[in-house]
Amino acid sequence: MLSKFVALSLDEEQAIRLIPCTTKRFAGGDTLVREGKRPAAAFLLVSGIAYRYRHLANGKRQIFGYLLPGDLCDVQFMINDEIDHDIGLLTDAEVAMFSAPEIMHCGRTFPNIRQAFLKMMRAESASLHEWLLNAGQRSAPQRLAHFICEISGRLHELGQVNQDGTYFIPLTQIEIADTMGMTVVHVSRCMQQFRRNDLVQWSKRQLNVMDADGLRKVADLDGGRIAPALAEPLALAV
Amino acid sequence: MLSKFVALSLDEEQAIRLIPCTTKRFAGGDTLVREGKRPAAAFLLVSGIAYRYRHLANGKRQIFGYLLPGDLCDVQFMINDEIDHDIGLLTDAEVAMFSAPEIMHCGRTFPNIRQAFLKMMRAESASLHEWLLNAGQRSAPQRLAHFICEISGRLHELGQVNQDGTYFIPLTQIEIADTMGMTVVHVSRCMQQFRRNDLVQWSKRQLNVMDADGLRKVADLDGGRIAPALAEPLALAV
DNA sequence: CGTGAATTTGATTTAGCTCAAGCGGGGTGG
DNA sequence: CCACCCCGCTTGAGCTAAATCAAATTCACG
Repeated sequence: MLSKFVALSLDEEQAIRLIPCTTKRFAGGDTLVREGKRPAAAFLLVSGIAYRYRHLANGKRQIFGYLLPGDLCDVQFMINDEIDHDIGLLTDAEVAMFSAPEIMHCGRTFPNIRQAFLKMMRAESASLHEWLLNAGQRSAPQRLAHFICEISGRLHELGQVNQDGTYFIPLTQIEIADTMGMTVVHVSRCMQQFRRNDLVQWSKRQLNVMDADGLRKVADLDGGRIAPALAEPLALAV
Repeated sequence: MLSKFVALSLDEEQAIRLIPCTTKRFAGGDTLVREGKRPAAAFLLVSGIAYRYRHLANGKRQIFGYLLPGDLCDVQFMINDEIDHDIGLLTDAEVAMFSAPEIMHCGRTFPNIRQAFLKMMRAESASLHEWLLNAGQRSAPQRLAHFICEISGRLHELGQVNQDGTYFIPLTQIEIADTMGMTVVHVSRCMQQFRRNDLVQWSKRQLNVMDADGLRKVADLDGGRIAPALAEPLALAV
C-alpha cells in the first residue's frame, strides 16, 4: 500500500503496510483540515494538490505551502496540538488516513520511520525559511522565479512531468499572489515579463519552463540554496 | 541543572539531569552554529539572546527568529542533517551542550520528553507561519507592532521584565529591519510614529510598552492569534 | 575627547498597489 | 446550439508606501 524512497528495511516497510488506513476521495475546493482542530489521524496525500493557508480578518490570505502527492499533511499528529492553519484542496484528491496511535507506535518501534517523519518536519521548516527570506528580501520577480523553480522542481522529482516537458499546476494567479504576498495584477505583469523573455510560459494551468537557467538566474538561486528539497517523500504503490 | 515547565515526572526530570552536559560561555557577536554544519550536540541557551539568520549574496540578511533563555537552538540534532541557517549571539551567553545521542536516548525512554521536543519544533513552525503572514500581508507598522508584541510577550513569560515594566532587548534597528524585511530608515520612522502616539518607547535597548492594547490594535492582533506562543520552554535551575 | 556605530532627518525615486475597465473562454441553462 | 455570464487574466492610469541616497546628530566607549 505504501512504500518509501528513504532507505527502509523490509521489516519497516512491512510495518507501514500493516497500519490500518482508509483512503478517502475529496473534491477540489474542499477543506481538508480546519484551523484549531486536533486531527486524530495522519493524512497522506495520495493524489491531488493541497495547500496550507490562513485568512486574515481583512480578507487577505497567506498561503504557507503546497502539498504534493506523497506529502504528509501534518506531522502535527505526533503532537496532540491544535493546528494553526487550514489545509485546502486545489484539485480532487485521494487522501490516505492512518490512525495516529498506530503510526506513532510504528515510529516508536522503527527509528528509521520516526526519522523520516522528523525529516519531513525539517523540510517544512526549511521551506518556510526560504519563503520568509523571499518575502523579506527579494523583489517580486525574484520571488516569483524562485517559486516557479521550487514547485516545478518538486513536481519533477515526483516524475509528474508531461511528455512535452510541461507541468500541470492548477494554480490561478490569485493563489500565486497570495503565496507571494503580491497583487494579482502584479503577478500577471511579472509573468508576462517572463514570457516576453522566453523564460517560462504559464497559462491554462500548464507551466512550461523554457529557460531554466535563465529563470534560476533571475531567482538568484545561484549563490543561494536550491529550492528547499522536501525530504524524500513517502511514495505510494497504491 | 535543568528543570521543566512541562509536566514531567520525577523520573523524567532525573533523567534529564543525568545527561552529560557542559556549559560554555560565548561572547556577543559570536556565531554559535554555522550553516551547513551537523551539530553533534543539542544547544540549550541558558542566558543571553541569539538569533537565526541567513545572508544573501547581495549582502542582505533575513532573520528567522530569536532564541531566548530556555530555548533549544536546534531540535535539528534529532535529525542528523545539515542546518540551513546560522545562529548568532546578540549578547554574551551561556550555552549548555548536551550530547545528542544521550538526549536522543532519553527521548526514546521518556515519551514526554520527546513530546516536549516536538512541541518546540511545532512552536518554531507556528512562529514562522506568523512571520510569513506578516511579511506577506501586513504593512510595515503592523509588522513592527506585531513583532514588538511577540518579543515582549515572550520575555514577559520568562519573567524578564524590569521593575519599571520595561524590557531589555539588545536589538539595534538594523536587526529589526532585517527581521521585518524593511529598511533601517523606515524602521526608525515607524518607531517614531509609535513613540509619538505613546504606544511604545524603544531606545537604548530598553523597550517600554506604554499602550499594549493600542499596540495590539495596530498589530491587528485582535482577530488573529496572539504572538506565537513558544512551547513552554525548558527552564533552568542552573 | 574622539571615533565609529546607531539613529534621525530630509529629499527624491520607485516598485508595487489601487482602481477601473476590457477581454476571453468555458460552462450552464434555455 | 446559442447566449450569457462568471471567472481568471490583462491593460492602463494614477497613487503611495517604502526604498534610496545623503547628511546631520546623537550615543557608546576607549
